[in-house]
Amino acid sequence: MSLRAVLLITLQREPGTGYDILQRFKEGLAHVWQASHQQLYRELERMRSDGQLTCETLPQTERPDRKIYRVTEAGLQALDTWLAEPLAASPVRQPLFAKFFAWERWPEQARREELTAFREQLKERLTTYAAIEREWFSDPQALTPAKRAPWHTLRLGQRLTETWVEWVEEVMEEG
Amino acid sequence: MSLRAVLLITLQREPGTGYDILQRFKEGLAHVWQASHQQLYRELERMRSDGQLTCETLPQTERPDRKIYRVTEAGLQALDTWLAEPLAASPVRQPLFAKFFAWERWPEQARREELTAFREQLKERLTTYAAIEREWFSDPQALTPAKRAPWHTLRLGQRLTETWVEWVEEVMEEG
DNA sequence: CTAGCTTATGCAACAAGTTGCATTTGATAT
DNA sequence: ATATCAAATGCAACTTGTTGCATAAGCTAG
Repeated sequence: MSLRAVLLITLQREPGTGYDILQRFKEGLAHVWQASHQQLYRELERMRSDGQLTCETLPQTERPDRKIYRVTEAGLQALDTWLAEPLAASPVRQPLFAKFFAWERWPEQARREELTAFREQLKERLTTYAAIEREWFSDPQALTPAKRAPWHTLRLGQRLTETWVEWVEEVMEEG
Repeated sequence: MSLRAVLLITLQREPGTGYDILQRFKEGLAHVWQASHQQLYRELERMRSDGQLTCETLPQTERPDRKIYRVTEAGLQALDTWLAEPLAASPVRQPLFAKFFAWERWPEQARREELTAFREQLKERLTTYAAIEREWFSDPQALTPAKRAPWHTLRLGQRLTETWVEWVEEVMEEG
């Protein structure tokens, strides 16, 4: 249901096509949720057939038609229901943990390479976060209530990533 | 593939039945990986038909038969291959982030309840971690190489959870 | 001029994970 | 006496996410 919820929120703010949403995902939503275009198109169609969205087709002569989705009353209600009910704890499933679990069969060189690459990914993520922070939250004093929540999630993302980096570096130092 | 890898590692250490593995999951493996019994039984059978495991049926008169799985050479090789190839970055998909993203439609009371419950879950997890630490890693000086890796994962789990707790408490203070 | 990117949508097959139900026997609790 | 739990396995249907492919037009770079 979480993907649906994310779609309901984005479309409730501003109606749009699957492609539009993909762009929003790429721009900044990506640190909140990630999904492929196939997932989006399929889910949007299902939501329409469930009555949570309406769809208006804008014919374009030179390009494929644009299908603009809008949230219905039923959609809003579904969103509010989801917001009201508590989330289930998400299961632990971290592939890197699995490799650590197999430590004694994990060749040292492969381990070094894996950790180095992983560290690079984390650093890149921190760079992305920093860019988002500069663009959207340059002045923390002047945060509107609407911006406070995304700011919180950004800060959490940053701190978790920093924790990961520290840990990876410690493990690498130890060999 | 990660579930397979986890199963290959556990069974390579000691052959056993699906039920056995479930127990190991409950005992301590759970902070590395979680899976339901249906997943296990199905995956074990597939791995057997793929030649990664052999299966010996121990008839029991008073209980359902026990099917003991053992890792084959092909299984070990699959494990080593998996260990050697780099992991793909895992996608961001945190349902709580989605709720934050919908901040303006998230009623304050529901938010408070959610965060309080979430905080409780985190604290419980810390308690579990502490228990594991006492039982398995009471003397960090005397860590054998074999125990060093699970100790690392445990420490990471602790630190990430602590980061989460700090963040949740900050958000709650703010209202 | 051709190769590849962007816009915009989609199908089909598969892999992974969840939910609900079913079986059989012994032990334990009320 | 009846109910429920634990041991041990499994099927079927479903949801969610991934991978690979297809279409069709315009635009840009070498």
